[in-house]
Amino acid sequence: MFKRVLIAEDQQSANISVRKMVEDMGITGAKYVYHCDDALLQLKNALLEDDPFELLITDLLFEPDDRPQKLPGGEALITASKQLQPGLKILVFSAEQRGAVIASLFNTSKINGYVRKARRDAEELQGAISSIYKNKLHHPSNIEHPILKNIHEFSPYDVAVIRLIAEGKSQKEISAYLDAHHIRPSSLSSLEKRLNLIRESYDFTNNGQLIAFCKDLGVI
Amino acid sequence: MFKRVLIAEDQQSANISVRKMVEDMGITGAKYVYHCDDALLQLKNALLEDDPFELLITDLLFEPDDRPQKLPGGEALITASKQLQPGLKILVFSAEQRGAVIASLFNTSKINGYVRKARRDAEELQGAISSIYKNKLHHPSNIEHPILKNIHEFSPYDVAVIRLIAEGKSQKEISAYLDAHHIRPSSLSSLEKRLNLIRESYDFTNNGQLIAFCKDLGVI
DNA sequence: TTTTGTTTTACGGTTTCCCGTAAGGATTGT
DNA sequence: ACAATCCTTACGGGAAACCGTAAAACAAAA
Repeated sequence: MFKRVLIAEDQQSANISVRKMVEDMGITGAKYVYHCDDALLQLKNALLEDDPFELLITDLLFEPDDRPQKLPGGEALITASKQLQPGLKILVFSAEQRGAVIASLFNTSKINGYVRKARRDAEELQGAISSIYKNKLHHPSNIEHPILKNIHEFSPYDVAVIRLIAEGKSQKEISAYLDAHHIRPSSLSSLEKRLNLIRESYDFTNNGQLIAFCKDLGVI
Repeated sequence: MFKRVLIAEDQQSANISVRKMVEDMGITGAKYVYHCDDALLQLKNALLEDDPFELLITDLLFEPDDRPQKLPGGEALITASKQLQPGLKILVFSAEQRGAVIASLFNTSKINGYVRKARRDAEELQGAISSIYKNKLHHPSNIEHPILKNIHEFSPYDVAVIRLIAEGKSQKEISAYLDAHHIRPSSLSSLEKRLNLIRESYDFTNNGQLIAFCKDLGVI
């Protein structure tokens, strides 16, 4: 089992629980911090002392307090940690439940496991730690994988367009924006066609519905 | 100090922390449950055995699982508990941070304390229990007023309309829907006027922006 | 280079949405 | 009852979004 585990969690009560779960698994070399910057510092120090951490358990959302932080949240911490110590295993423990966000953690940030703060989270956390120790990924049990079972994948282009709509831009304005930023295609016609394609694949009738859907999924 | 405390919290890790905090205060007669209905049952049984609970610590949001519940959430549990046992002290432990919601808990539901799940929540929870034991109210330290210091309050009518837009209904369809459900005003013109008013007060240019805003705020 | 196929753009017609004006109804105060 | 005011509705012009079709631009292969 892991010997060196680092816990980054700003919420004190959650921090305590995670600690307890880890201890109950017989892991004694666990450290815990309440700030992202402290977490990265601990990782660095452990590397320097040639006794690196094997697993990082971290939250995603860290609330700002009187101590200004360089790392704004869990995702930044994960990126920085991976850069510092590529072999580090990462387990995310968060209340986030939007499929797109979680999927991106696995695909882009290359995390090893995700446990959502929910009913059986304590048990699941221990299971996840065991799985990751065996080099397996731990996907959240309850979460649907909406982005995977959907027909349409949102490209960066789509996301940009949808975001602009959600900001109140008209399609004509969006067309001009795309043109100005040399994003192709930029014509109003292409824009309409693209939106129509997205709407069609989801049976949406207006873009209000599209915005609501993307907000729920965490696409924007 | 309290002798009989009941903990209602569906999130296992949070439930464990609260239990630990309570135990650390020397309270041995604490029980814990994961469902609202179980909480009410425990309160009833304790009353029948003439050994009633003195304090209820409860979450607000309970996620549905395979056990169907009569009480949909913490607020319903609080109401039912107060009706069953008016003298029961109630401490809410939740992630909710909207000032209006918390204020309503104190004013309407007559709770004795509120601790928000945040950085120093474990310490604060113990402090709150002490305060309540001394018949004092415990208000949350961070009175966070969210973005909702705006001019416009969303009426149930507004919410219904916005929800229908987010479902992809056209304004004509919404007008027909309102008419069919005897919600007044129902005319297309009134609908347009109402939406225009909302948009104006927030400087929105289209209803996609409105949907995004409401999704962020949790209005829909 | 020519051919072939795909992507992007241009444009016209239709629907929906936006926004003003004015007329009808209801409510309140005198 | 009357007037004043507010709320609701009806209607019409204009803007934006929607949805075809066809032309133009581009890319890849022969």
